[in-house]
Amino acid sequence: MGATKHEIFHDQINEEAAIFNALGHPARLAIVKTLLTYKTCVGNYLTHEIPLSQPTISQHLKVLKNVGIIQGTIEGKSVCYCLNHSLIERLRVFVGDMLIQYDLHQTNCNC
Amino acid sequence: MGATKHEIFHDQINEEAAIFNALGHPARLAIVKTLLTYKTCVGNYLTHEIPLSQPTISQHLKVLKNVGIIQGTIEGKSVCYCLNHSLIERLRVFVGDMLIQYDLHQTNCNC
DNA sequence: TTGTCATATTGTAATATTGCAATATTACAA
DNA sequence: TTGTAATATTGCAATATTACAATATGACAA
Repeated sequence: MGATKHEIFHDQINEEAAIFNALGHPARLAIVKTLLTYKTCVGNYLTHEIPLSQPTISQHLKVLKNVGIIQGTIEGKSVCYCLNHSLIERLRVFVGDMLIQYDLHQTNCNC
Repeated sequence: MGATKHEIFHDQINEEAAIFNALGHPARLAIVKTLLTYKTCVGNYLTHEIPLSQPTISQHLKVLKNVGIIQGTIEGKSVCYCLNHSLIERLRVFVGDMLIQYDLHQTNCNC
């Protein structure tokens, strides 16, 4: 006990949950929103934009990278981050399917 | 240190992160998917469908309820759960906005 | 080289999460 | 009433997460 029992769930649901989980921290969501606004962004900008220490920001960037939401390119002394196209596409499809499925039974929900 | 510093973020981003966070566990995502498939669902069904103990399922249902993703209606000895319309709508808007903003700068990303 | 800037890593303390056994609680049926 | 079924709550152990100081690494500039 204590840790999530990933082994009892399908790989797909574990992966989807990991994506939502990565977006489920305000600092990481702030990073994603910054990348949505500015398209690309160097790590140091985030360190000055978000009032958390540099190691903490670095750690959050790692989480986002690990699930594939962002990618980083080394540019001299800096790392330039941007959103990962295929991951965004996957989120689009997942939420899209979810909403279609939801709409299908909106006529007679009795809760 | 140790706990998330919610106070340094806007309420909105904290709330959105809380929603993603609630979806960020395979058991909770499985519950949401079950509700998408069957529209409504009694708690006991989930307890037999997902191989986790009854208290654990109950706790996950509480997390989903707290952020407003699901709602439960008492029906005799059971509780009938369904997805919360306004929350789903909020997720639709958020992801929609996100994707629109993302599409706007897809022509010249150089990462 | 040496210094400095941007980033990553490591170690660690504080806190949160996950999961379950045991135990309520509540509603109904016999 | 008594029993039982469905759910919630409590307490606790195991584990994960968050944040940061200290330190390492790598790139560039003087």
